[in-house]
Amino acid sequence: MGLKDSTTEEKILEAAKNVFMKYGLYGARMQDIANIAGINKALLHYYFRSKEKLFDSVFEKALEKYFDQMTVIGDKSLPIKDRLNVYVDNLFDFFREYPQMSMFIIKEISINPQMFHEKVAKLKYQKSMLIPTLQEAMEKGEIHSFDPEIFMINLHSLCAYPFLASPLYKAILQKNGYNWDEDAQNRIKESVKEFISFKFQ
Amino acid sequence: MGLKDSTTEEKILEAAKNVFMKYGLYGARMQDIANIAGINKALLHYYFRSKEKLFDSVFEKALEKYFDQMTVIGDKSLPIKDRLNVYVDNLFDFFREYPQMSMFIIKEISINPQMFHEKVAKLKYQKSMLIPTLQEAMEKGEIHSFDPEIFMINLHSLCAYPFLASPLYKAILQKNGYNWDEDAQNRIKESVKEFISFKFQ
DNA sequence: GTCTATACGCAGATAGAC
DNA sequence: GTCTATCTGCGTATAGAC
Repeated sequence: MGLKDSTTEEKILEAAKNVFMKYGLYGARMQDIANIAGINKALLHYYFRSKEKLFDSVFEKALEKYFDQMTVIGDKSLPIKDRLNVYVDNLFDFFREYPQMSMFIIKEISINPQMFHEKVAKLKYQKSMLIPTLQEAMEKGEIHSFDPEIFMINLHSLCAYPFLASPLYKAILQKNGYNWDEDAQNRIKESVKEFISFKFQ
Repeated sequence: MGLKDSTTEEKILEAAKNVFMKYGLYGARMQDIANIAGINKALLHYYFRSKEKLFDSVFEKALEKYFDQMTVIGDKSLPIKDRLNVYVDNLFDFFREYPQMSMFIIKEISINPQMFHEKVAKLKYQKSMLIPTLQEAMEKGEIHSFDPEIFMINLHSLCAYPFLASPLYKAILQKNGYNWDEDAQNRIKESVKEFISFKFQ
């Protein structure tokens, strides 16, 4: 991971990301983060003051990336189907780095919706125009008509869940002679694109 | 929920299920569980000895239900496509009661695979024959050929994720004039069955 | 900036009365 | 079986030397 050439702050953020992704906010231990970062526990507080603030830093950085890769949806120079395929590519790249991100967002909203909306508001946040974009294309008769909310839910399910469940699939796939590697992820990605084609046919 | 007519043990298990489902093992507080069950904290320990053991009781009960609803896959009196549709019905019923169950299984496997396999071994566990069943049907030419592992992952994604993300969808759907109610869940279920039809066409 | 040693509080667990 | 009061330990957070 090239941790050796990073600054202490970067090392901490990288270690914290991995520990939080594996154990969640409450399950994560500051001691583990310090060990993995190769520094002392007290230094975590020197840099980030508290566990919550450290989590927030990881979370906000991820949230920013998450919204960044979403902007392609609004790019009107491409046909809607192409935009969706690029969006899926982006989502897969994102989840490779932050496999548990959806759960963090979900928990955050579930436990403290106010806080979450404040964090989102801080970003140069461009609202995902997926649903209105689909509706518009349907009205123009460019695509076959279907329920855009359900489609959005299906699409997110297909992209997010395999990464959430990766510890499980690592085990299952290995028993069947496969690995949870980039190749497996790409085969899943192709199946998602196949699903998009099916809905757009 | 009819908590009033239940025994103390049932009240505890019901409360514990909800709190664990919302906050996870580490995020859950024994005090919260006691409050919701309408009893004292000490009584939790009287009945279940420790937090971990209480969690295990909830978890094992759920695991049993989870495997129960899976047996239909092996029921050779039905065509494979019908079996899958019943399986999806069962899965949706299960996730309505235990929306976060997949994450518990996943975390358990991720953190302590040994323990998980022991728990499964205790059940009158019938291995999901989904993949071999599909392979057999393909070899016989009953269904069109596709990758059964990827299909299984897609199917689980489509069923499990909407419940994991339900706090999120509650918020999103409400903004668009819908609710996260049984009707919404049924529309998602229909879309999953549509996906099955698509793969089996 | 980084460390060791230590304080502090919270949540799980226990003792013991009723 | 159920309660109140109390203990204990762990994990976050701080003080202070270097």
